[in-house]
Parts: sequence; structure tokens; C-alpha cells
Amino acid sequence: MLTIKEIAEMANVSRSTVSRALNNSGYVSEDARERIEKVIKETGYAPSQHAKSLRTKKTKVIGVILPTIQTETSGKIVAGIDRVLSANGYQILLANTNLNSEKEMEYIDLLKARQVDGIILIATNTEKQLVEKIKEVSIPFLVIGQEIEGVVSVVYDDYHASRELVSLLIKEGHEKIAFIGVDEEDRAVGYERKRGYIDEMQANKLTIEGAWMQKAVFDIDSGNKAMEQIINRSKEKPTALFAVTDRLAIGALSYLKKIDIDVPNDFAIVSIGASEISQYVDPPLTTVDYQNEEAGSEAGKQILEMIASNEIDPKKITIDYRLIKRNSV
Amino acid sequence: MLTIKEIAEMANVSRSTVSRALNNSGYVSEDARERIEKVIKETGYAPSQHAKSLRTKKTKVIGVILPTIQTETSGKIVAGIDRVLSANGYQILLANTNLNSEKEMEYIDLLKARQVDGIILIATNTEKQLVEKIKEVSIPFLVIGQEIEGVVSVVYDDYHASRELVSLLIKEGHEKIAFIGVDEEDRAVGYERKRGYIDEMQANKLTIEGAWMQKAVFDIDSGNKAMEQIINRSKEKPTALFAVTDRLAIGALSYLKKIDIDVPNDFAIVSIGASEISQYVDPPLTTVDYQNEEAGSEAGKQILEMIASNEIDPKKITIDYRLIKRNSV
DNA sequence: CATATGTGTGGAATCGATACCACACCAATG
DNA sequence: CATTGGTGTGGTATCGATTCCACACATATG
Repeated sequence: MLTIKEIAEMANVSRSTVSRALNNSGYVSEDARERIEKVIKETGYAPSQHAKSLRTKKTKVIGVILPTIQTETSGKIVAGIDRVLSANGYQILLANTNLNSEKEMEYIDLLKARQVDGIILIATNTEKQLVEKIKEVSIPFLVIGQEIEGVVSVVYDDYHASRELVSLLIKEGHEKIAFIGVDEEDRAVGYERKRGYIDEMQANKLTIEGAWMQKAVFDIDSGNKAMEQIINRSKEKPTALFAVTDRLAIGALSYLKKIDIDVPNDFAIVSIGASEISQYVDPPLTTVDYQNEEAGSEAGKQILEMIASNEIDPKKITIDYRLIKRNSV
Repeated sequence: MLTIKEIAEMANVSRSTVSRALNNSGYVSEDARERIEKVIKETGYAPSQHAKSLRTKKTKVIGVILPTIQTETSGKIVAGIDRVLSANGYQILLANTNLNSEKEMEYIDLLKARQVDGIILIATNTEKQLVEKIKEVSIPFLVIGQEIEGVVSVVYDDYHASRELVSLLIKEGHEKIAFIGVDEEDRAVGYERKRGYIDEMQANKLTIEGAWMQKAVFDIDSGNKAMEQIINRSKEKPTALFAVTDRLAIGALSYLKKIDIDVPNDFAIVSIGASEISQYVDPPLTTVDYQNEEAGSEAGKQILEMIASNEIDPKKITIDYRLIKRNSV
């Protein structure tokens, strides 16, 4: 490992001069600069970022805590974050919790020890402990996907997107609309989307039968089973479904196919996510595009601003959604 | 930011003693240890990883260079890598090239400057310049997805998987089998899979018409267009297709649906990837599962071994594939 | 009883960079 | 000619840890 000292010796200048040349600070003669650059090119020397960080307190690294890397949503958000960050010379240090919420806290500490310049958390819950912890973190912090008071949040408009989807079904003449949701710990996906569904139904004076509402987890299989429950347990069979994610909708769709209920002729399905797959199932799903990549790049922009201004001005940024109408309705 | 010096003062010992207590090296009296631990607990002190790395030359960070974060394949590989690494206290520093091969080289330098303990490259090409660069990197280095001589490589058995798929089609009675591939710069996906196709056809004394073989890029739309070319340009219409990726197969499938060719009754399709979506298109695709997550965790294991042993013993590790038979044949 | 061995501790050097300061030089200014 | 100010350079402290070394003391060994 080459050091600045060796470069200095080879170029016959002091370490200070090499440092100045490297960072374009202070004065360096043309002559000295050329010699230094020549040596650097020949040796392939790269300054140690650790030594640099130790002095400057800047790492040019942002920690990103996410529940899983394997979903399209996470992939898109991270891609969006990375697009902005890498353009500004920052890199991402990954922290994958595997949906284990204790790990969220652990990783916050770990990232602090690594002295990242900022932390972005793709959140799935708003547990009290977590919120407390976030508030006492002294570095720029941002959450995506959940609104946390006092913390810069980039969120989706879960409530209105849900209402709009349900409203669409109602306009198409549906009155008996079922719902597949997830645990309400996940305030955005579990609670807000459900609230949108219930409110829109009520606003249209439609009553909801208990069995129409099922809770599932985040995979296709779970959507399949939830649909089965809905069909088997409800007295009045619904004619439409709002599933809170595409995967749940796809699971439901595959169950309906199995029992020969034709979508969209006998039954309508809508969901949220606009995953690539939603376009290629049969029939293609009517869904809402949350523009995750934009959410990611917005988050990136915000955190860079927080770093630059050294100010934390808690605000909520809502990313626009797009309704995509396809054949499932 | 709390430092070891302050902790030492508060616990009435020297910095050395705190360090020993922290790292369980040397001797520390029970008495001193307790005082130190108490102070650490009260203050929430976390040692600076930078200062530590500067001395120890270890960062507990592995750089992962990948072509894109947005594909299922990348997601799975990274998840596999992370599973092994995080279990051993390592973290991933992400470097996304966005399919720009110049950036691969840039990122190698950047990761070196950040003094990562190792680099894993998810490779899409084997360009000479890149290979040269890799060879002069002095830290543990591993590639996934391409075989590079003299470098530890975790690869898939592209050649045999391809032959097996084509063989399956032949056993089902197909003789006119088309092929959609990608650029041969990508040696694994472009060249090896094509070689498997050609060799298996020849081994069965089947001739290939020029128009049956089309080149595409990595998206669904491109598969669609390639299939159109095959149908329109070939004199003898093929009865089956081997597409080198699921997405290409799905594109081809959607074209066939459009022109009312029924799969699997009039036409068979096989591909490689076992993406989640392959299971939910109509009909579900016969495909090969490359077990990307396992490839990732194997890569993680290998790089940890390289770090531990401080030895670079270039070898090739081939990950097993699984043939998944579904209704598209 | 002298010597060896095992504990426990603090001082100081070190890692590789940055940044401040002092100094030297040279040209322009009054 | 003395003074000023812009350039260019090197010395040295500093960042926050680890690690080696010296030393002090207690106990065990011959």
C-alpha cells in the first residue's frame, strides 16, 4: 500500500505539497504539480479514504437500511438513490434487515460507528423504540415509505391511491368489493391503504361484510390463500377485489383461475405496485405506479441537501402516483 | 462524537486499557473492566471504525460491483452474498455500473481507495482491459457469472444447461428449434448458451436455418421483436424456441399470443432464469433455475476464506442448476 | 532468598491523511 | 530602500484508534 509520504519522497516535495496538489487547495507550483502527477500516474497511488475521513469527518458514504434486497420495489428505490448519490461522489453502504425490525436499530448504531454522512431507512413500521432511536441520531436521517413525525420522510400517498382504486371499481358498477391487506404495524401499507378502502366504501354508502377483508403477508402464495378465504367464507360473494400489493393480487388471480372465475368478466381486480410482472399476467393488472425510483432519487437529493446545509428541517415529501388501467377491471 | 480518550478519562484508566477491554486483548482487571463498561453503556460510545481501520488495515467491508440493482438476478445474488457476510460482521459497499463497463474499472479503483477487504464483481463481460486490471488488484477478488482465468470465479453451467434444454425439446419431438440470444461479449449468456444450443442440435444431426437465430438485448420487448423476426423471416417455420433468458421468452410468448400461435400446443418455449414471473405467465415457462442466491452465498464464503487465509488460489466453482418443467413445452 | 513468571497498567509510537503556521522568496509600492 | 502582499513550501499537530514496550507488583519456583 502506497502512502502520501512515499509519493512525496519520489516527487521530491513534502507531504503537504502532495496533499495540496491532490485537493487543489493552497498554492502549488506548476513544476511541482507536474512531478507529483507523474509519480501518481506511474505508481497508481490512491489516497487512503480512512485517513482522510479521520481528519475531515466526511466519508462520502450513505448507509441504506432496507427490509430486503430481493423485491422490485427495493431494487428501484436503491437504484434511484444511487443515481443521485453516485453522481455526487457518494456510495451506498448496504444494511439488509431481512425484515427483522431489531436489526434496524442495530444497523443504525453500526452505520454511526462507520461514520456514514447520512442514513436512509426504507421503513416498514413506525415502532416507538425505532422512532425514539431515530430522533437521537445526530446525523442526517431520512425515511422512505412511512411518515415519522420530526424526521424527513419521503412517502407515497397510500390513502388517496387506495380511494382512487376503490372508486374506480365502484364506477365500473361494483358494490361488493373485497380487500386483501397486511398487518397494520406497517402503517403505510397495512393501515393507510385499508383506511382508504373503508372510507371510500363508506363514502359511497356501501357496506362491507367481515369475510371480505383478509389479512395476508407479502407473497403471492399468501394472496392465493386469502382469496380462497374470501370466496369460501363470505355469504354475499364479492365481485371485485382491491389487494394492497401486486403480488397479493397475482395470488388472488391464480386462485380465481383455478376455480374458473373469469377475470375481468366475472370479477375485477386492482392493486398497488406496478411491478413488471403485473403487466404480463393474464389479464394484465390495473394497478398504481408508485414511481419508486423517483422516490429514491428524491431521497438522495434530500439527504445531500441535509448534508450540505447541515440543517435538519423535518418535512414530508409526497411522491406522485400514477394509475395504470389495464384489463383486470 | 465521543472518543476513546474521553471514555478513558471518565473511567479513570488510560486509553490503552480501554482499548484492551474493548478488544479482549491483553490483561484488564475485573475492576477496571467494569468501570469501563459502565461508562460505555452510559455514554453509548462506539469506537470510530475509521481510526480502527487506519491502524488494523481491516475494514470489514466488501465492495460489490454489479451491472444493475433492479433485476431479480442481481437482487438474489446480493441477498446471498449479504447473508454470509453479515453473519460474519461484514457489510456491503455497493457499486452500481448501470451496465457501463468503464465504470467497472473506475469502481475497482474507488473500492481500493476505500480499502475494502475484498471485491466481488458480478460480471457481464470479459474484456481484456478489465481482466488485466483485475489481475493487478492486490486484494481478494472474485467474479460471479463469468469465468476469468487466474481469478476466483463462481459460474453457472451455461453450456450444459443449454444443451439439456434443447435436448428436452428434441425428446418432445421438436426438430425445428429457434434461438434468441444476446451479444457474445457476454461470454456466459451470449456465447456459452449459444454454443450449447448449436452443439446439441448438431449432436442430433439437426440443421439450423439462419433466420432461426436472433440476437436481442435483455428486455421483454426485445424478445417480442426477435420472435417476430423469426416467424417472418424463416422459410421453414420453427416449432420451438430456446430463449437465453426468461424475459426474452416472455416477450416471445406475448408475440406468439398476438398472432394466435398456441403455446404449448403449437409451439414450445424454454428459457433460463426461473424468475418469479416465469411461473405466472400463461402458460408457465419451462426454465432453468440458476440458484442465484446460492451463487451469492458461495461467493461470500469464498471471499471470506480468501481474506482469512490471505491466499489467492484461483479456482472455478460451478453452481448447480435445476431444470424446472412447466407447461410451456 | 534470588529469580522467574504471571498480571495489570500507562506512555509513546504508529497508521495515512489534512490543515494550520511559519518562513522564504520575489515583485511591486510608497 | 524599507515595506507590503502574493506565492510556494515544509514542519508539525491532529484525527481516534491499536500495539508495543517498560515498569510495577504479586506470587510461584528452584
